[in-house]
Amino acid sequence: MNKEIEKLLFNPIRLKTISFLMTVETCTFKALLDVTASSKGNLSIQIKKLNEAGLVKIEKYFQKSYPTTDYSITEKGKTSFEDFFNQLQSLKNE
Amino acid sequence: MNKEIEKLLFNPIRLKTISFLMTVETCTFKALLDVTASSKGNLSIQIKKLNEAGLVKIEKYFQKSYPTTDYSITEKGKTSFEDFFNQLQSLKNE
DNA sequence: TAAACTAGTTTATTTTATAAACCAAATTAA
DNA sequence: TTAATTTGGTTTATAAAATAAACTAGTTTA
Repeated sequence: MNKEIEKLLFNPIRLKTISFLMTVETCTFKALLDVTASSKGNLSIQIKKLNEAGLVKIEKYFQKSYPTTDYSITEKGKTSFEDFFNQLQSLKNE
Repeated sequence: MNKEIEKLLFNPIRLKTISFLMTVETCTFKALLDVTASSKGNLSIQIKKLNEAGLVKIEKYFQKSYPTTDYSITEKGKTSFEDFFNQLQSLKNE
């Protein structure tokens, strides 16, 4: 895992987001708001960073003329999360 | 564990510092520099924050007229580290 | 006695996190 | 039917944090 991604996941909101996305197919913005206990603005930015790094997929579409967004984790997101946790684990058992 | 301490440990340099201090009685600034791969200025500030939060003890004394500093973890530091890890663990297994 | 090393601290700057304000469409309520 | 509320966000302004660079001070080595 590269340093950029480690740094990215070393943030509660982003880690909780990725962690939650590991457990679901897709989810709504609202679900992530609940999970992270973040403000909307902050969450929006943190999701965008995860998306720009290729860890999270954002799909916008219209559900009977109403705009909806689905958030999901990418393959890169999955392996990054696993790697991050393994690295943390090594800090625990020295 | 309170939110302040969780936030404090959600930083690579500080977590690595605490993690390393769990494994030794005391250590030098140099040792922490190596462990964290940080710059001196940054490390100095991060240690100070850990100290102000009561997780790390800083002892300055003279070793034959030469000023020396010993860094060590406090009881609060130990439990905070354990608690932090347990909380992280719960993110992994949902 | 000048250069280099150890052991840091202080300061200035960049980056990041956060909250607040804003926007637009849809729904509900009067 | 129009005003208030809710959903689902984004943008922007500000506060906090991270970082590097510069500085300090004493020691050892050449």
